[in-house]
Amino acid sequence: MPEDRLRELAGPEKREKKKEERKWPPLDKAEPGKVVTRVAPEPNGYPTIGHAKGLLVPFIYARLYNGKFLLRFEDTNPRVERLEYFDAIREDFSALLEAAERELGLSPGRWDQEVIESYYLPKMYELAEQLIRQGDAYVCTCPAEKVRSYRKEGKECEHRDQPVEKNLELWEKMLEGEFKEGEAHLRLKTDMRHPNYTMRDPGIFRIVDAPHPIHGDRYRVYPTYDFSISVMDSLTGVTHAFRSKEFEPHVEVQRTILRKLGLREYEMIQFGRITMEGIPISKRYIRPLIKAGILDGWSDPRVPTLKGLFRRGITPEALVRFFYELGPSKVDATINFESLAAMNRKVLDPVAPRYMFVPDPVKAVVEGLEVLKAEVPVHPDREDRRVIELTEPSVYIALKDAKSLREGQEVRLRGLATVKVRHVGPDEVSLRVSEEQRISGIQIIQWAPYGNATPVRVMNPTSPYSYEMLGGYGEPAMRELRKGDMVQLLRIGFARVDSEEPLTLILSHR
RNA sequence: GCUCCGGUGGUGUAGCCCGGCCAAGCAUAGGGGCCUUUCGAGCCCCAGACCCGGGUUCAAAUCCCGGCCGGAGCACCA
Repeated sequence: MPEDRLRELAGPEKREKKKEERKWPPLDKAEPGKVVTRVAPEPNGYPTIGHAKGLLVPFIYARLYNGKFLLRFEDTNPRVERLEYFDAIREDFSALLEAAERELGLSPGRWDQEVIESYYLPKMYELAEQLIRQGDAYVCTCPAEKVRSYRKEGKECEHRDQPVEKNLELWEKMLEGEFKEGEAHLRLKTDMRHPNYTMRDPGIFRIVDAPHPIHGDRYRVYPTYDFSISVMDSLTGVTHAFRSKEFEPHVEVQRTILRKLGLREYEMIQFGRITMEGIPISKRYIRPLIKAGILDGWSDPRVPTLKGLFRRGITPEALVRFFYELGPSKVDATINFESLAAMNRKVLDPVAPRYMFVPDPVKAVVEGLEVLKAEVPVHPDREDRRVIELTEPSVYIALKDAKSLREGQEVRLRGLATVKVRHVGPDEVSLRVSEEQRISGIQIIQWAPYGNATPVRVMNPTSPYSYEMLGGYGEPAMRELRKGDMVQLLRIGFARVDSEEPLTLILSHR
């Protein structure tokens, strides 16, 4: 981390800052070395591109300020949480943070500490009891609809003025399992006529009758979001808590909880949400598509989960650059895939080896070939070359190219020869090596050696609901490709190897 | 209905808090050119925008008022 940037960010004269830095404005009340931020995902599904912002914004600030960054699992609704999601989050977040270290020099590229909220449950029960004893919380046994309508009308229910002893007794019963789910909850006593709805005696603990992925049925009373987030942030030393802006109305509730408990307060900062152009991003939309078998699980390359994007060949580096340039802005951002693809191209272009892949292959016989061998550069910026052996003087070319050829036209078979078109038949093309080999400005097309080519399939995701599968041949060296390799298929686009047997690539973008 | 955010080139956005350095930045898509025995890539260039109406001011994308349009939130989920 360059020292001068840190100084600029921390400095008070923000107007002197350069445009580049403006996207990451200094944090209020932030002292270098003392900032603690966190990301707090609920392990209720696979992280999506939306989570990337929630991860990167606090991470970038933590590193810019030489502070600490925490990963906290908000596992307080066991009904929807699963162990596999904890792991998916760890995996995908790691990939992103490691990339942030490589791309932006924000080091170390990992979280400094992991916190699992459910381990704090006993502590949270203590705090709940404290609130009850102070007369700031009461157990309400009204049915949900009644609570809703009273809240709307600004009416107080009969439980609100129960004596402390009664509340303590009911609270014990909640903990001991004498109430069923939905029969009782603990509410904060604030003001039932408060203009901010979320402030009208919000529920802070409720019963969830489902096994917890870590603790099984050890607990059945869980805190709600407002209680857990404020208490946890305070307890774990967070100085600047980021969340997406739909939580703005909750700031007041959370501050109230902290004040009543006498816990340390901290900065709460909201940022805009991420959506993706034309692609359903929310789990609500994706889940049915998976169930219906339209999508191949949460890592389907058409799904904007991090796993899906990675599988499609969108690199963590590109995502990091993208979000770094997007900044911590409060406005909702719509990502268009083209921009992300452009970012990815910048990452891949300098490193991805080039290969020739021929979709819809057509045989082309080449007359006059003297050497049954071609040499092609692995990458235009590199010296190393790859030799392609031909078993006979014939190659495959793409049907689309074959159709565009006219008799007498000259084209270049990349790395092999410049040829003149003699005849284009329905299933065979006849070519002849030209007299003049160096002709500038002619079309260069890719090919694969007939009889020695590698069968390759390329999946091209076209929408969240569909894809096209291109079948064809690649040059022999493609046999050596391994799952996860990124390549550029000449004149087609960048692609990632998805499986080796059969060799299948997923097209990332052109 | 209530509350809170927004409306900037074709698209996605920066700038707005703290008015002048903004005849508005970036990216993407578009047009043109260059390179070429890699490429549908890259490089260079071009064109293109402050929702509307009032007000304040020497000066408004930026502040104020009104309108129109769009989004989000209003759980015993997070």
